[in-house]
Amino acid sequence: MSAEQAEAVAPLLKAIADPVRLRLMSIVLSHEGGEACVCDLTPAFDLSQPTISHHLKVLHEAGLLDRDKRGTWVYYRARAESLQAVSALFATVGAC
Amino acid sequence: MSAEQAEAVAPLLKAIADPVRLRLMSIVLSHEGGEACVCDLTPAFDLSQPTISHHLKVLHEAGLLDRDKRGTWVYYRARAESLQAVSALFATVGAC
DNA sequence: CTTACGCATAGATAGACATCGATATCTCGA
DNA sequence: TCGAGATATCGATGTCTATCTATGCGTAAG
Repeated sequence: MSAEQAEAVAPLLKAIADPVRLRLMSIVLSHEGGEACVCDLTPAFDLSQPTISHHLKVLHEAGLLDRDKRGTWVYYRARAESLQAVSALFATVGAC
Repeated sequence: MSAEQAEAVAPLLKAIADPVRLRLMSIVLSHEGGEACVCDLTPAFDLSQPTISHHLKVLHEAGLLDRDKRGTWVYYRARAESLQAVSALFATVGAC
């Protein structure tokens, strides 16, 4: 793996290398329609709404979640390409 | 994914969510015999030897690398179980 | 025994991060 | 237009992290 590849993938891993963000991704992925609004996510945690919003921003900026504001609510959806980029890493290890 | 699962996997991801540690894992995995000593790893980076030693310690404590001191040299080897635990995450997403 | 080498640890510093409360923004309904 | 609810942003604070230099510790060679 080249240094450039490592620099490119590390931010993706860093974004999900957090229990809260890992569960956020999990909830969004398993949610009906593959998307969830913040109001679906916040109650799942013992954290303040700004904190959840912050974590969602991190995931969004890493390219792992897409945002879609519809009326009052903001919906988040997993971005498949980014997830594949990460999983491709481990595929080469032969673990899959 | 449960909160407990997330808390368990996040440290593994955190350990490899760094360009240097990602490349360290990569070099160890692709090295002859599946293992490499610190003297093989340090020259690949523009970092001091203590810094590399620190990153190796992080990977070791996360359970991703095994240590084996043989004489003057210390050899590191990837621990397959830990890598599988991580890759199993992405397998459920269907990306593999 | 002493020197050189490979690696780890210790201590310091600068930057990044998680979290919170307060507040701003936007949208809908009355 | 006004108020309420949903979400984001801001500013502050405590904690963690990456990196360095200096040093310690074990092992091999002379």
